[in-house]
Amino acid sequence: MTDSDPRIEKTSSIQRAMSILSVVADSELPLRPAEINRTLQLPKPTLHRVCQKLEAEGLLQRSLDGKRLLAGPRFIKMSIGLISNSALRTERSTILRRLAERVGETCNIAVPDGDRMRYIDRYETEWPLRLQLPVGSHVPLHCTASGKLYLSSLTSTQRKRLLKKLSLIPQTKNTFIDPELLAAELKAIRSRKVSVENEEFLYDMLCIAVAITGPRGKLCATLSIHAPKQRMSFEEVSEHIPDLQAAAADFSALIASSGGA
Amino acid sequence: MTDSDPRIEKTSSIQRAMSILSVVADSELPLRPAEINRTLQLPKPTLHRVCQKLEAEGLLQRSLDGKRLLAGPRFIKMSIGLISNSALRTERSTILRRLAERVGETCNIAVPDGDRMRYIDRYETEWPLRLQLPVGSHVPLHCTASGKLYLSSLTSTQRKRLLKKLSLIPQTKNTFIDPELLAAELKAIRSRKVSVENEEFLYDMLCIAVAITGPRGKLCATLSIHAPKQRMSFEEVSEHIPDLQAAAADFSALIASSGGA
DNA sequence: AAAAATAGTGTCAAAATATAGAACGCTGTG
DNA sequence: CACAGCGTTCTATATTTTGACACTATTTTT
Repeated sequence: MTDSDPRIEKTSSIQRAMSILSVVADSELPLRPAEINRTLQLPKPTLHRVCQKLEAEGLLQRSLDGKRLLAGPRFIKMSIGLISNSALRTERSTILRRLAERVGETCNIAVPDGDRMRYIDRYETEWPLRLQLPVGSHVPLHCTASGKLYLSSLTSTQRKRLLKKLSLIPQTKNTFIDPELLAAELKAIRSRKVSVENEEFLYDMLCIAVAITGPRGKLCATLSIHAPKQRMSFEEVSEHIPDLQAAAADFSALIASSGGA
Repeated sequence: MTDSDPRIEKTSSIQRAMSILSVVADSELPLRPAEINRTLQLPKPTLHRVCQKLEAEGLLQRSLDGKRLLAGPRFIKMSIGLISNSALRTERSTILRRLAERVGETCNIAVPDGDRMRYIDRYETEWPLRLQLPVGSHVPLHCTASGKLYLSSLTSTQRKRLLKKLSLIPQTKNTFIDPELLAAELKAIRSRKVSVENEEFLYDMLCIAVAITGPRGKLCATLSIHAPKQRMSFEEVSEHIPDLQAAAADFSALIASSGGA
């Protein structure tokens, strides 16, 4: 949050709008206009005027009590689009490809998107038997390595509330459908920092996932290896955990260097 | 007085800046300014000026050849921050969506805004016949389930003062235009905790609403189901009251735990 | 390689919008 | 119940934004 721009403090409406959006994006909680202004120190009427404009544009929206502001649908849409397509993309693909080649199986990057995970990038192996999940598709949280990893990264309040809303639909015999067992699994994932999926989403499919972290060490994406059970045993997949973690660290560094710090 | 928002897209510099950012975020490849303008159709000097500003702000950056534009560090940073903090933001839409899916009809959240109610969020069903009330639009207090619920939640002094200002314009044959009948209706709503609207605002439209409460149990928003009479009878809608109340309780918990959502 | 088409830059005066001071009313809090 | 902080409204000022026009540079076509 070192926004010490020694540049000319030229007053531009775009600049003001952007600084407000930045503050909102950086906050974990919805903010009152006055709270936003704590760091910006704009004149009160100015602040409110700009916020109203942003709200009218769908970039911000009001919280339920009508008093706080949070990111609006358009802002969220832009962000997801950006993460999927951004300049990080080429470097990301390189890291991803190297990992996939070393491991010999399909590797994926996914981001949380509402109450599901969304695949934003993938490198596929040449094996004839592959996963049929195109980039852009969504998978549930409760029965995938990535989704469980995301759930395990939340605060306990957030997790409880989100879990309450999820329907734990059984996809296979191994799917966690008992909330308590799932909670225990998430706890284990949290302490182990590695998420494992053992035919919980699709039969014959194994998956392990680790976190790609952004500012403050928060999970902002997941990196995972998928493999059919016929080709790789559980132990064989597990041998690649260090590779996976190394690649995830590379991604985290990439994010930090391109603006995520 | 259905604030039908007849205003056309006003030219605002913020809006222009945002549409440029949207185009860049949606593109997989860096774009030339002229390519951005293909969809936006702005005057040339304007386009370049805004792009320069965005570049100076770190929201866009030039590609290596200096000719194309791509997302800048600050834009990326904002997006990553947003994804990392997305947990709360998505809970609200998740709860709303699940309710709407279970009920099978459009569900809305509205907040009191002066002498009207204002829709701040909605999840629409896929039915061809829908309510044409966009998010952000206003509806009167005296002839809508949400509005009556709000009125019923006020102290008698507040209510009297507000009612005096309202003109009880008849929208349909069922609209309460007699102050005494309305007062009785409000009393009934207060004791029942559920507000019902039976073609009082629009013909063929049914609606039920319950309260989302903030600190000290005060109403701070309403949650409602809207349905055309042709699709759902009064009894069928009423069957969903428990679902509605459960979801409203979730929202209230969300407010309590997160400072607003 | 030359010509034609398209893209980008600079200037400028008019228009419109943003600006921020002061004062006011509301709300929630102690 | 009074106080402090927040949000709102009003207004005069001036600053930024705007886009036509003309010109240069670059890319594409022939």
